[in-house]
Amino acid sequence: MFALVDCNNFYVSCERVFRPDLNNKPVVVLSNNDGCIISRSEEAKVIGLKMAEPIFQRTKLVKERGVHVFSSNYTLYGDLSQRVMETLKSVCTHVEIYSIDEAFLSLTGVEDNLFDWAYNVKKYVRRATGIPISIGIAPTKTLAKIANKAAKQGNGIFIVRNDRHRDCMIRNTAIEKVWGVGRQYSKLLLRIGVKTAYDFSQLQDTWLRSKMKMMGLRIKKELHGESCIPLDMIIPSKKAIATTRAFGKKTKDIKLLKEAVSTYAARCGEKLRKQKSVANLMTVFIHTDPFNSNDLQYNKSKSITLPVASNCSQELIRYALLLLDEIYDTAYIYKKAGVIVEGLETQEVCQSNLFDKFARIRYKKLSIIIDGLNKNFGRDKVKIAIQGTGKEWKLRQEKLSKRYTTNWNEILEVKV
DNA sequence: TCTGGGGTCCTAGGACCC
DNA sequence: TCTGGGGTCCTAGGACCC
Repeated sequence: MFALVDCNNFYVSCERVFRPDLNNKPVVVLSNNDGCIISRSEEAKVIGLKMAEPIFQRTKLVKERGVHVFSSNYTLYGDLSQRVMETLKSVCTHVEIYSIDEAFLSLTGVEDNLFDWAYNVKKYVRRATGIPISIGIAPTKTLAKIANKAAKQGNGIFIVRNDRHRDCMIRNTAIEKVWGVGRQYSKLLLRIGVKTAYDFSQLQDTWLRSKMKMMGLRIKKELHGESCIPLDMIIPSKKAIATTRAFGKKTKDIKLLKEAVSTYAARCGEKLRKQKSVANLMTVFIHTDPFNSNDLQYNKSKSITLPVASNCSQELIRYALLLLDEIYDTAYIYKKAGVIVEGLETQEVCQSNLFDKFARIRYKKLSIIIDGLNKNFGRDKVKIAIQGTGKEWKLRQEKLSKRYTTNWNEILEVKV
């Protein structure tokens, strides 16, 4: 049996750990730049705030109902996520961390008392981390996902014990709620009258193979209770790394674009070094504000294969600026830029180049020192000059909570 | 005024190899 | 007059996930 553990309204729950006064009140967390709603408390759902809704469209409701609004604080969420996962690992040896707020557990060995087990885990995670979770248990991952949704509608635990349970559950599951069936496939399936997970499980293999390929067949099997997606406990290193942001303020200024793009390139370098990878390919893109129909629209990207795979910030910045120069056009006002590195390989096996003039060894040492300083004294304490000191393009984060668990200066204060 | 960010996997088709 | 067969690798695009 698999269990899917999912943190309830995770980002909101993280904020509430340190603001218990917000329990039972409507709370939302916004995306970067304070743009859209990406996490909602139950109270916020009830008053009609929708997922992914731009907050500025709901300012009236937010004010009237006293909704508490937070900018996203990924430092805090990442740390609390780690605590939840560690807690789960302490009660189960087979844990696959699936996302920041979800984990699959393999339950071989706890078959007899599933409900008691789940009840205790739920209670324990809450006590150890402050985060409420829901647990769905079923013979396959796809069914455990659905069971988890069912759990959220009830008391937080749902177990698929037999075929009758499973049948009943998938008959009551809308097709678009099935893991692996997204918007495009839902549209197609609804068109041919497939409304529920059960309808899907009755489709012909030949049809599934032609329209949804292997994915479709796998989902069908999993819905029938035949496990096709094993638990994967190894965290694979990333195959691509991206740093992309919408700017707090739109800009035409090449100087500001250079600051932003070089900062994103440096960030990619940090991420690469952290997982001990080097990148072979780099892409830079810039684009205008797609929501403003008055602006002339422009959307351009360019890639380069690096002469030698690298994770050195200075070198990545150099190529990023080269690419930026090629795609920058003075005629437009830019809203967003990004740097993506791909073709990653481990830094140990990196192929060198006979004609490489870059002082790779020296820069490697320098990177280690810079990373160390920034870790101890705060991000970007030491950076490359071109990254600039301005704030013009930086994120808007007006409702940011403190980094209670990772920064001594922001630790929770208790007045007695 | 204001609309996120970061990933994965699969497949088809073209380039290329012997 | 007549011009094969069997592969691999890479990339772009489209689907999906949180």
